[in-house]
Amino acid sequence: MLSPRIIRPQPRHGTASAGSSSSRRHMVDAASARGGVPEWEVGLPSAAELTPVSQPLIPPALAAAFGLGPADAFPPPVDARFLHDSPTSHLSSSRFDDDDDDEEGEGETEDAATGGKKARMVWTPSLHHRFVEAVERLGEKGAVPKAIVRLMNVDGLTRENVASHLQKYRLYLKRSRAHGAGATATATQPPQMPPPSPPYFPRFAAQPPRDGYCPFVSYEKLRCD
DNA sequence: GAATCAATAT
DNA sequence: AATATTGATT
Repeated sequence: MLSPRIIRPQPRHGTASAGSSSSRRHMVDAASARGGVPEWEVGLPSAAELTPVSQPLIPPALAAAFGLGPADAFPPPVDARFLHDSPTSHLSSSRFDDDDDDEEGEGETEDAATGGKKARMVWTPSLHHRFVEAVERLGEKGAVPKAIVRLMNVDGLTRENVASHLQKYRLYLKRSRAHGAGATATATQPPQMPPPSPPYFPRFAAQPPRDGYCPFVSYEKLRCD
């Protein structure tokens, strides 16, 4: 229960806990400086804010219950906390940094004390990348939240987190497909010209990775260079 | 009861 | 817009 934000086992560096609470604007620099970059993360685009997911906690017990083990799993186990990306420029003040609004007043456990607020999940490109790989790996049928969470194997990631993201992701896929990638579906095109070419989405069958291999990054904004 | 999905709320 | 929460369904 204790151990607010960072409980990561034994990172190679000690990316430190980047004071997700009190540190307001220098946390970016700190994290950036450390550069604790997981292998599968190298070569990421230079966009996105560095906003580690500061989930209150997901006890190892729970994780274990879910089967989060060394058994299967993607690359290295990940701590969502520092799934950062390159700060586009400099601090962009994430959210959980300070005077957000704290109206509790009693149930506050250690998290609050340390500054652990409700912390919304932030799908950094890295995380999203993992997500996509998991989804593609599982296939259209198997890509359900529970399985995805399992495969992704990131520390504080919950099934709900994934479910929500997955919903969005599916909408995106559908929309992309509807725009002329589907091949045989140019029928139901209402009015309107569909100029916004969808950023190209790999369908559930894994596309031949091109050079830089950048499946894509975010729904609308971020993208790889 | 748990998990998924769609709808809805923040 | 992005993520969370809820509700109906399986």
